[in-house]
Amino acid sequence: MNTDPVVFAKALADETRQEIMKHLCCVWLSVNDLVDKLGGKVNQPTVSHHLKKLEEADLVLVRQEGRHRFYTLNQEQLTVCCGVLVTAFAPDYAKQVIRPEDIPVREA
Amino acid sequence: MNTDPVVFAKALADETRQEIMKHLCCVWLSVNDLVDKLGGKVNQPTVSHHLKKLEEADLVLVRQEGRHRFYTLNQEQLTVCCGVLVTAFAPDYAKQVIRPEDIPVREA
DNA sequence: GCAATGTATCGATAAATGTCGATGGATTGG
DNA sequence: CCAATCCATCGACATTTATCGATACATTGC
Repeated sequence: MNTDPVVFAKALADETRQEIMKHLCCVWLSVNDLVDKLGGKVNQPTVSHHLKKLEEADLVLVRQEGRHRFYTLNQEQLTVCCGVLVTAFAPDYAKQVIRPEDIPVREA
Repeated sequence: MNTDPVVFAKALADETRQEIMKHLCCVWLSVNDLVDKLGGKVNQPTVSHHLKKLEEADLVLVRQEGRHRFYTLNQEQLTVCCGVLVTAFAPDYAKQVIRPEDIPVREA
């Protein structure tokens, strides 16, 4: 589980890749499903390229099934990496973000 | 205040820029101070270039003072952007992270 | 087996980006 | 004023990266 902020940020630093992430949020999709969802914006080798980048950053989970290869977004990894970012670069806010049990009950 | 996840991620997607952010965390530094802190890794025009990128992403606060220009990291912006990321890409975890609008304003 | 399908990889290309030296504008100290 | 200082910008260059078509490698259905 790589949580290096540079690796994390580089994985997110592309519009097409973020679109792919959006489509992979909460569902498993095959590569061709993704190509279809992107509606001709890019084609299959490009999608595979982006999926590889996301996989290297542990931002997707992969499941092979026959000749299909299904991907889904790794929400936990993304959350952890954001926590690392805030801890590293926003120490004044970190306590309030990464400690759910410390969130005070809000008055009405 | 730009919180576009692509702009945010691109601003973070460079090792030198993250080093600069580290040095600007909780302290105001002039450009030449930063160049010194980076110990010859890069020189002044490059630092200015990175600061511009960070400024465009609202990740630094700027204060002009005579011929000096001081920068510091905008921790709140970084925290908000991380919140946007988690909300967009980790909805299953977002509830457990404090919402950006609930972040208390810091006392001076 | 064999054709078809799904996907990764390769090589090429173009676009984006990081870096530098040189320069110019603005401000200050003497 | 004038030289020095601080810093942004410019032009050039190198590196990285996104994209594509072609292809290769599995797997499956027939």
